[in-house]
Amino acid sequence: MPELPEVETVRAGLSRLIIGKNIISVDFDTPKSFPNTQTDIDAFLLNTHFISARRRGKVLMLDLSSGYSLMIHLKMTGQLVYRGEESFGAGHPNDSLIGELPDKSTRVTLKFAQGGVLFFNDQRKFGWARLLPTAIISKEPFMMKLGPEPLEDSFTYDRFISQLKRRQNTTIKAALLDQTVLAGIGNIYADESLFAAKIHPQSIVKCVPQAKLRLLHSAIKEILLFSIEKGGSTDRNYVNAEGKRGSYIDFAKVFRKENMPCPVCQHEIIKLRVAGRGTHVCKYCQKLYKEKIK
DNA sequence: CACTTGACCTGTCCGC
DNA sequence: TGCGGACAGGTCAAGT
Repeated sequence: MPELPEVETVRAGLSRLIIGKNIISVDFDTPKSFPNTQTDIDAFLLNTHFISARRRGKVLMLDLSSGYSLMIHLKMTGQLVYRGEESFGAGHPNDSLIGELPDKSTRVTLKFAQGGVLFFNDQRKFGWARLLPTAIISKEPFMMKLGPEPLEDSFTYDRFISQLKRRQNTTIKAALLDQTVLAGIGNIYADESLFAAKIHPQSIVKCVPQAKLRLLHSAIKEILLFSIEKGGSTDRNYVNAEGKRGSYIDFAKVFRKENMPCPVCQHEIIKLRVAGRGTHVCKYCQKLYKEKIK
């Protein structure tokens, strides 16, 4: 599940690997993964090159010299993997999680004049890549609704509180997963942040004490930064632009740790369903706030 | 409007 | 061993 740290890791990798490369061909299997017309592809993608790789929340924006951009959402199982001289292919000692490409999950293939190939793989076909004018990306309905970037300085504690104002009666986990509250948090970092702040995921937003929300605000920043340092989390499918895993999951305290001892108090970590997601919690460390205090 | 649930997909795992 | 069903969880549409 690519969340902010995973998408940021892919962005950084692509920034090193594909900028300046000329696109000579594009192949795709289903319009669901790449809905543009051949006319647009011919006019704005072929014989252009990438000039920058940006990210907003979980969305990647690969800007082209044509004034258009490839906007990409990896959703749950999407991968963007570059193969070429600069990266290690299958069989290299620094082995990739995935094998020869293309494979049956390959949805889009971009070939470069310089010899490399960029693969967009997506087992479950939830993700998409879309060509659109760079200038209107920020006006896309999806982008307009996104909340603040948690790692920007402008994401202060006060901003966090004001974003939560709209979601007072829901669970704190549902609020963190809401991309209009905050952009980029998914299931892994929601569980890990709530554990760090000692808040039970089923706590109702308006009942959580300010001191705990302060802890949560700083935990989100720290955990996302730490995960980026580790190249993100490879839980199932995620790989970076070179096809390699991220190692944050080795440092996770509760995510996928059900039936194991809490690293703080040794009580068993349990798995619940909150906001429709598998949710990992230590009931002894994480306090449940369901009554409004004071 | 706030909030919850189901649909979209496919691969994997678990129990019979 | 094969097979049905539950599960994985980002986002949107449709429901209350």
